[in-house]
Order: sequence, then structure tokens, then C-alpha cells
Amino acid sequence: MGDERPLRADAARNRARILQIAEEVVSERGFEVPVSVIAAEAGVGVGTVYRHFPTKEALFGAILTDKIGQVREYVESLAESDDPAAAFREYLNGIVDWTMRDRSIYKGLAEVSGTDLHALADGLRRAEARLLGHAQAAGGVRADLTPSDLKSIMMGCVVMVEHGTPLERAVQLATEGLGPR
Amino acid sequence: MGDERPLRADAARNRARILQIAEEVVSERGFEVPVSVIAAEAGVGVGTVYRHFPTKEALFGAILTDKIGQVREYVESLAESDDPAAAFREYLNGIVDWTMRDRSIYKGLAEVSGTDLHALADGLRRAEARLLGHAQAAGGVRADLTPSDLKSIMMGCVVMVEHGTPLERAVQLATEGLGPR
DNA sequence: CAATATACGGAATCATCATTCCGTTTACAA
DNA sequence: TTGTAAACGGAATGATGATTCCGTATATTG
Repeated sequence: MGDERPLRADAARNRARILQIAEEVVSERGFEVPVSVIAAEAGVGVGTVYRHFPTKEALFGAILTDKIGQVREYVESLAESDDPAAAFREYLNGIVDWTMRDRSIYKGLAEVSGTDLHALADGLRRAEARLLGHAQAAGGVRADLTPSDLKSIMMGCVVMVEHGTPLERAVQLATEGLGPR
Repeated sequence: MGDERPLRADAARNRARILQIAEEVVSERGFEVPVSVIAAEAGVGVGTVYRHFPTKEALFGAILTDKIGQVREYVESLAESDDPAAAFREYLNGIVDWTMRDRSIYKGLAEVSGTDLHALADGLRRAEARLLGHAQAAGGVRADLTPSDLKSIMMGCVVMVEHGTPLERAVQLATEGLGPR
């Protein structure tokens, strides 16, 4: 089960290019874009895409692997902050904003199906839990909020923004609630 | 532009049946269900569906017209309540619950495209505004909450529930916010 | 009971994709 | 260079689903 023989130079180049272009295209148009569009955008034939990624889902898995890693790094950098409550607020803002600009993040946060992705998603979840824990310890966030609640809230805010609520307003409402001020 | 000559008896029967079955099927499976499934379920051929509704979208428009009307009636009945704050809470709970049980409500609340639907949706929005206004006057809801915020919040809660948060929890978090208790 | 305008069923058509296949091209080892 | 395995492009295939068409069936009317 060792390393396959190394890719031919052009093949390696194409694989990298396809993945990079696919990330860009998907971030703009979402996962519904036809494989043919990605191929065209990358300047290769569909066959070439399929030689490198056996199915569309596999290609998307590769993209999500990247994205989840990026989000996790973001969370971990925030978890270091010495103002955990502010870091938590920034995460909520930042992730919603990022999701609005990159249509692939949503799926990254939500539906992780591929086996190898599960592990990554767990890592992300653990990082979020740490960030949340710090914020709670600092008294910035209600103590009963679970990591799962947090994920849900992020999704909820994204949807609010998708339906026309400005980002800041969505986060404000989520943070403050509906009760009288 | 008068009334077309009346439908033949069997045709009228079929039209009604198709609409009714379509509502049921769509409420379970969402708007993605193939027209052929609706036709089969209604015991007619696809051609018959198309004779009564020129496109799939037209059929869905007819369904949404019904649904929006139902939701509006619900809102208006709540707007009568003499405990407006409680009525508001009930609406938030009720609409999310309803949406979870009927996949067509979401679209009814969110994307209203068809021309005639716009008018209906406006009516719904106005009814919601009245309910909200009463709740605010009674001091049960923050004064700066707009009808548009409300729509967004409902969507947000639905998505939270879709992602695994129990209904009560989603509404609780939306109501109370994330701050320390 | 005809005669016929209406309706009907469902096969055929059209469009959109994912995925596969294969004749052609290209990197690279000798 | 040249031979050949590795890659390529993109047409062909297979699915799914909306919409159209047309030969057949049936309310309705006289």
C-alpha cells in the first residue's frame, strides 16, 4: 500500500491546478457547479478531472479538507486570545462573513460525510469547543451553550444573512436575543 | 377576459385532486419531487397534471398560495390575543414547528417569486408586523425588531432545528441570546 | 343512442449532468 | 532521437426529470 509511482510532471501540475480552480469556482458558485465548468475553467477536459478525482464528490472532499483545515486554524488562533469573550464574538462574525463570501464553507461546517472528513470535522469541533469554553470561563457567553448549539447558531446566522439581514444585525440579534432591551 | 367555459366534471375533479395530493407530497418531500411522482400519487398521467398547471412552477405557485393563506390566518388569529407577548412566542414556536413538518412552508416564507404571490406575501408580512407591533407595545419584544428581522429569525431557527438543535432549544437561544445568564 | 369537443395516459422529446471510453498526444527513460 | 507508458481531450453513454404530443377514451349535448 505504498506510494504509487510519482505523477508525471504535467499530471501533477494539472492536479494542483484543477484543485485550485475548483476551490475558486465552488467558492463562488457552490457545489452545484457542473464538473464540466470546473474543467473548462481549469483549461482541461473533463476526463482529466476524473483521472485525478474519481468522482465529483471526491473532488469536493478534497476541497472541504482544505477548507475545514483553514477554519480550524482560524479557530485555534482565536483560542489563544487573551480576551476570550471578544475572540468568541469575532469568530461568530468572522465565520458568518467568510461563509457568505465562500459558498463552500457552509457545507464544510454542516454536512461532513466522507470518512476522512469526519476526523477533520471532529478536530474543528474540538477547537471550537475550546474557544467556547474559554469564553464561558471568562463570563462572556452563557454557561449552558454547547458546541453543538454554537454550530447551529452559526448556520442560523448565515441563513439570516442570506435572507437579507445585514451581517452585523444578524450577529447582534443572535447575541442579544429578542427580549426587550 | 371572462371566465373560460366551465371544466368538464372529470377535469374539475382531477384538478382538485392533483392540487391536494401535490400539497401532501410536497409537504413531505419538498419541491424537488418530480412531477411524475405527484402524477402517479394522484393516479393520473403527467399529461393531465400539465393540462391543469402549465409548468411545475405554476403548480407550486398554487400550493404556495394556499400555504401562505394558511399561515396568514394563523398569524391573524394570534394577533387577536390579549397576551401579545405570549402570542408572539407561540408564533415563533409554531411556525418553526410547522415548517419542520411541512417542507413547503419554508419556501412560502422565504422565496416568493410569482407575481400574484407577491401580493399574498405582502399580506402575510403585514399581519406579522401587526403581531410584532402588539408584542412590542406590550413590552415583550425588543422595540427595534423589524418584521424583516422576524422573518430572518424564523428562517434561522428552522435551520438550527434542521441541523439537530431541538425546537425548544433553538427558540430559547433566539429569544434569550448568547450572553451570560 | 350518436356526435364531438374535452380530457386523458403515457411514450417521445429535450435538456442537463455525471461518468466512461478511446483515439491522440506528450513526458521522459534509454 | 525514439519507444512507450502515462496523460490528455472531449465525444459518447446513461440517468434523471421537465415538458410536449398524439392516439384513445369519455363527458356532455341534442
